[in-house]
This record gives sequence, C-alpha cells and structure tokens, in this order.
Amino acid sequence: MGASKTDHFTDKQNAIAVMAKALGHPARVAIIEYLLKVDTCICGDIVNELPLAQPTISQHLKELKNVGLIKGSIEGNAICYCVEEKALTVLQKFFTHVTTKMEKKKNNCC
Amino acid sequence: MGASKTDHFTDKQNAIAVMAKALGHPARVAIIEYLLKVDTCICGDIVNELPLAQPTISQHLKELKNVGLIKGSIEGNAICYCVEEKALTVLQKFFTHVTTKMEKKKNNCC
DNA sequence: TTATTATATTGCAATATTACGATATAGTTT
DNA sequence: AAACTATATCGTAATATTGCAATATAATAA
Repeated sequence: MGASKTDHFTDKQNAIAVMAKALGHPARVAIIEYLLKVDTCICGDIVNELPLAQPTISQHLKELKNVGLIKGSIEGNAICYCVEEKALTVLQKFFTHVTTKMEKKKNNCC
Repeated sequence: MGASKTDHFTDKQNAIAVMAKALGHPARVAIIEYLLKVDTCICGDIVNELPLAQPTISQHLKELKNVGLIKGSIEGNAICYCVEEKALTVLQKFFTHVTTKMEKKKNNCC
C-alpha cells in the first residue's frame, strides 16, 4: 500500500485532490504567489527568492507543471513560467461552491 | 531530508499549504463533500460511503481534524463530524484572491 | 570553439503518507 | 456484568515526497 486508490473516487474529486496536493507545500504556494506578484517570471528569479537549492525548485516547478497549475515557455536560454488560469479557476470555483453550501446549512449539527 | 522547511516560508503560506495538503487526497475531498451533502454527519456513514477500511477513514478524519478543516463532537457512542467553516473560508479567499490577481495581469508574459 | 549561464535530471538518504489487520477504548443495550 | 456498536490506535508493509550534490543539457556570449 502507500499509493492512494484513485480509481474509487470521481474524476472531479481526483482532479481537486491532485491540484490541492501540488499546493500542499509552502514552497509551491510561494511560487504561485511569486508568479502572480512579478511581471517577469523566469525560473532564476524564483531560485533567488526562495530558500531552496536550484534542483529542489526545479523539482517543485515540475510538479506544479505536471498538474497543470503553471506552464513554462522557453525564452532564450531561460524559461518563462506562468500560472495557468484555468486550473486555478477550477480550485477557486470548488472552494466557492463549498463555502456557499456551508452557508446554506448553517450548523444543522455540531 | 524529506521534511519540508516550513520555517523559511510565511505563516500564511504554511497555513494554505497545510490545508491544501490535507485536501490532497481524493478520500479527504470526498469526506468534505459528503459532510456538506448530508445532514447527519456520523463517521459510520462515511465508512459505508467510501471504498476504504474503517481504520483508514479514521486516519483521514484525524488528518482533516488536525489541520482544522473539520471538527468532531461526541454524540452518544458515535461521533458527529462537521466541516469547519472558518478554515474552508480561508482557502476560498486565497483562491479568489489568486484568480482576481490573474485577471488583472491578463498574460503579461507567456 | 570554449566559456558562461540557465535549467533539468540523476541518484540517494531522510522522512512522510497510505492502507489495513489486529486490537484497544468507550459508550449502549440487554 | 456481558454483549454489542462505534471509533481510535498500533504496528507494519508498500510507496511517495523532500532536499540536494553532482552532473547533464541547451542556449548564449566571448
């Protein structure tokens, strides 16, 4: 065991989980925030900004890219990383849906 | 290594990451959705609903509780679990903030 | 071509997560 | 009290994550 049984859950649940998991590390939250803060979004900048070694950051960027939260395009010999609007909007909608549902319930129990 | 260097990030980044991580498993997303769907929110129901053994679900509930996404109160010999509004609202606000920032940028690069 | 710069990949050690059988705990019913 | 029900904890195997030094790759500059 150790691997999660993704087949038993809905596609949406898996999609949310995969993206949430990618944001389940402060460095990756920091990367997203940094990409939104600056206009130039080159990987090198992130290495200077975060207290982690270059290979580690490269790895975190790869994970964010794998789940579709960011995209990268080659820009000379550097790489321009940007947030992927669509993916982040999916998360935003999910949590807005959740909070809306909560308000409707207003503590039926507990 | 293997543990993340949480000291090097802001409290907010760590808070978001910890909650996102907790939702980084489809079973835990399913639990939150189930708690919002039903009125009775007893753990036993969740065991019947999800394709996981009782100890595994107990463990997932514990994790959600540890990061403050749900709360549980004793109800006879069962336990009533409910979503914790405050925590989920923090996530909702974070992602709304992120999407709002994205719209303002409108692809300056990439 | 040889350096230099920017990023990725490999390999590996330390640690964390996931899953569940077995068992413990605690309240409820008989 | 004894049996039952509901949930938690323990122990442990399988797997995943985190972090980084060393190294590879690829574009640019000299």
